[in-house]
Amino acid sequence: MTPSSASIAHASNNDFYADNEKLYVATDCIVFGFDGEDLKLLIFKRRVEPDSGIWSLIGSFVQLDENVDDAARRVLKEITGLEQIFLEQSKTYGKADRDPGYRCLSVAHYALIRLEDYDRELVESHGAFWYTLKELPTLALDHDQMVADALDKLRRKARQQPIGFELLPEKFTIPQLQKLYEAIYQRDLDPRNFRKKVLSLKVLVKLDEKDKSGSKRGAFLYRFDADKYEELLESGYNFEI
Amino acid sequence: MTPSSASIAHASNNDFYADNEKLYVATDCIVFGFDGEDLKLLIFKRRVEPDSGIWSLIGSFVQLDENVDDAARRVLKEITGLEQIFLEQSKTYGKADRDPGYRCLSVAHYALIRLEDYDRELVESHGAFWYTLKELPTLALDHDQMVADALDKLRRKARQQPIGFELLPEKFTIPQLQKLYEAIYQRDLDPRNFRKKVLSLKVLVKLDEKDKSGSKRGAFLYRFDADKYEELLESGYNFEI
DNA sequence: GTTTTAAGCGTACAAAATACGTTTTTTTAA
DNA sequence: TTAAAAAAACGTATTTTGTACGCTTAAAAC
Repeated sequence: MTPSSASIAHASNNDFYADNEKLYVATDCIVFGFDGEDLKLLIFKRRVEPDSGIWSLIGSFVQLDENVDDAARRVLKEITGLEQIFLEQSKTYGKADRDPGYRCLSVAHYALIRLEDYDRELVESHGAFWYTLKELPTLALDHDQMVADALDKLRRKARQQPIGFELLPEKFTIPQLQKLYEAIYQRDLDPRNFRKKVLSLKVLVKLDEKDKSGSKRGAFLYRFDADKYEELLESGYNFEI
Repeated sequence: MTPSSASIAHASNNDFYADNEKLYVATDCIVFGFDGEDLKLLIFKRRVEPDSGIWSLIGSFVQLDENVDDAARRVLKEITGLEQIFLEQSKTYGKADRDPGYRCLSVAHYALIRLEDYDRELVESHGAFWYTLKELPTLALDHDQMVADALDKLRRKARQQPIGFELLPEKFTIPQLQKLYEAIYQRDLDPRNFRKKVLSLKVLVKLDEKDKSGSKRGAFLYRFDADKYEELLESGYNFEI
């Protein structure tokens, strides 16, 4: 074992792993979607032995030459076919006994995707399915905890950044946006106050079209103005919703 | 390589590391202190080759049979002599090239300690020193980024949880507490409004003693009531400061 | 005893969150 | 054809919270 320049980062550099031991690093993804009513999670059921039939999050080992966040993106692309989606590190799970098979640590990430965008065939071919939070079965290992933690992160994030648009189609109505925030926060919101609040952020562009799927009268469609958002963000604007 | 029950957690289980390759896992600690005026950070300067003279955060490799957070606690005890201090995971740094020597990923943690509590001899013997944020030298690897991220976490955390008490002595005055929050938020606060706000949280117990070090008149000492805090927390109280 | 300084208390104003009434548009059914 | 129903869209009142700032008080220093 040759000490490199990197070893200065550590108080003691005599605790390298023995050559016959290994510590694995994986990443697991908590993938959120929204169907207009409920928040959904993408999980998969293993179809071959061992552990056939057990539900778990999608994930993979991190390759030796791969950035950890790239590993998460790779998994997402592999299962959903999607690239360039919202992905953020959630938390690292590092209990020595978290995986009964061998020492493996997992860097969890959460992702937000549009339910109409993903590759249905690809998802099915991996044995993956969308579940609402309420119907979610018990997951393998510490994955239930990962989901709980990611939900908490999502809620905090949604409160301070207009993140909801990542889960909706390009065009959406204000009542649809409200339903999403109600699903995230798990509580009802007043439609009049929600509209007032969200329009006051000045990042929505009203379109000339209406969506009639939700009501008799129909509601105007809006789109999120990313440029306007960046602009306001730089001027120290507060985006609490 | 024997696939264990754990491999169900992953979409593909054919990407184990080759037997001659290794991915190391370390933890680095961002240790905050408060001297009454400024936030301080504990960093250490390597005194032996290679890389003698380079400043970095304190850290260590994670042992194979050790929980990641226990590794962070071990480091803290090793350098400061302290146990049972506030420690929270910050973020994991996993870029493949973050350490030029070998593939090493670091799970950063931040800690809050009372400056009068730590073991001075032990700290010195490890070549560690307290630096104010403004005077902080450039650190090794991605440690500057770790500090910036941890500071951001600390600020957010302090806003929603009465965390400041971890950095102050058991007994403290309200002006002292204000100085701390001014150091954390990097902005001046109005003493009258700060007092009003902090007393409205109902988690401070006024003592019969005064501290005269800060002013001629002296200020009453308070202590944090952890039981009261837990109680109010459970009843859904909001602790924004 | 007068001055100085920060602690401590109080009040006025502004901004944000919340509650809730009213009108409008369109579909469905009488 | 008209009335009822339902949700969208707009508006206003009230409450809560945040911010600005004046005044008094206690104790040391001169």
